[in-house]
Amino acid sequence: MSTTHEDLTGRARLRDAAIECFAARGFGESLRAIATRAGVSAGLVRHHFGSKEELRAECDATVLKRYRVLKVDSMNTPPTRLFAQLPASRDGGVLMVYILRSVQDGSPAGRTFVDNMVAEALAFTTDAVARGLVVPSRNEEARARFMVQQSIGSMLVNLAMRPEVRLDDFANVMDQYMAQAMLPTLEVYTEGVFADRTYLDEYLAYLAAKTNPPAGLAGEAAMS
Amino acid sequence: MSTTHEDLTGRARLRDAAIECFAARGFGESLRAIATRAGVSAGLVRHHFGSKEELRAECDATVLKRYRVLKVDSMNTPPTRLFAQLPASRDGGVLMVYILRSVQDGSPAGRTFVDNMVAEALAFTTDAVARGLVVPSRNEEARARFMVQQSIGSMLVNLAMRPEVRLDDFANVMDQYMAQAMLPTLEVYTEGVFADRTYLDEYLAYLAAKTNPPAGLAGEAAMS
DNA sequence: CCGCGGACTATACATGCGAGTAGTCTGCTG
DNA sequence: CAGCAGACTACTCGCATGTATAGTCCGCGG
Repeated sequence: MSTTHEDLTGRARLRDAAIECFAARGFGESLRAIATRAGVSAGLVRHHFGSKEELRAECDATVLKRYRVLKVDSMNTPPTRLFAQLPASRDGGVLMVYILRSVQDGSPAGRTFVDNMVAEALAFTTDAVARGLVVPSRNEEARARFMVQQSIGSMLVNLAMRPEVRLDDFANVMDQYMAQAMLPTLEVYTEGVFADRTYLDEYLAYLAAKTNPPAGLAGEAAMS
Repeated sequence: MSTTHEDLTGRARLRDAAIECFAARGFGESLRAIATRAGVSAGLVRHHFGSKEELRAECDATVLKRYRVLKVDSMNTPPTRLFAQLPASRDGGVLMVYILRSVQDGSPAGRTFVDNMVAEALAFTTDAVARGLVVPSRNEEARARFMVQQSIGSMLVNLAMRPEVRLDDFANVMDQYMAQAMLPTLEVYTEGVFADRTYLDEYLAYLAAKTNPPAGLAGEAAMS
């Protein structure tokens, strides 16, 4: 939905063109390229936004807003699958890639996106744990953050590996990713990877020894 | 080891300075900054390497070589822990961050690094599966690739989230990451996330239905 | 002592960028 | 019709970067 029309005001056209350019080619894309894509001149950016930075800020805000809308939509309509509802459509794909680029870029906006997702994931998992659907963790917040970092990160790496993301196939790219990531994800998440608990128990013992140093042992003097 | 000395030939000094600059600030770092860090002038880059591209190619090759050395070292000496041997030292940290930046950058070198790690991971896991240490997968290659993408990716996201990586604390950054990622990693890998097999079995059924279309069902016409 | 060659510097391009300025076109309002 | 305001364009400026050129310094073999 939203913006298939071409009869938008110049400001909105410029913003949407910038979102697609940023998603497709990264935030290094020049104002001239963005303006060309929007069918206007480069100087107009300044007229409407003042600077490239402000343009991007508006793009960030718009993407976050639309992401939230898509999120609640996908939460309401089909509660079938756990992941992958987001990038189903083309619009969702653009949003997802834009978010990935923000994270890749290391910008504050990227942090905002990630923090948002972590909060959502934490709420989701704590609820799912309470309902017995998900195994509890010794540190729910750390697990939620880690899993979000893994999810975003694996998509990011996958995206970065492709020689060039065609401007149009955002949805296609995400679909391909899902096709090759879904099976391993589900395997690891339901069956685990290690056949026994040795590594985990050893690490837990290590942690316990570090926080509760047993009397009679010296030498652990990593000051921090 | 390797390069704490300052009495290296100009070419090597320049290369090592470039590796550190690229790792610390990304590949956009200017030749002048690199030259300044190496204590020489910018024109010398051209004299020794011809272009920035060739400088970077040499950095890529050097990093890959040193990474392999560190890898086999850590494989031989302490077979205690499974992960995290790599970025123990400062040198390892620089290498790791350089590799992360290469992946982030989307360069062919990044692909090389990842493919390398995937091959290593695949060899490792198949062996571990044979020895009963790791749960088998329905597609070992896909799982290995996915797990590498997740590992690299989560580090990448974590790195990108930090406001600025100090030039010196490469090892510190990696240590911090390990401290916060180790517990969730081990939990997920040994205990899984989902409490039951529903999602996995549903997806497997979906896959089976897609590859072996049961007669008498139409409507699945997603051509690709 | 000569002088030759390579490491190295200083400086000058050429390019692409964001930012800034001035001016044109268009539509609405009185 | 007058004229004003805002959307929009064409052009210029300053800056940073990679690249290229000319020249300097120094050690080593004759």
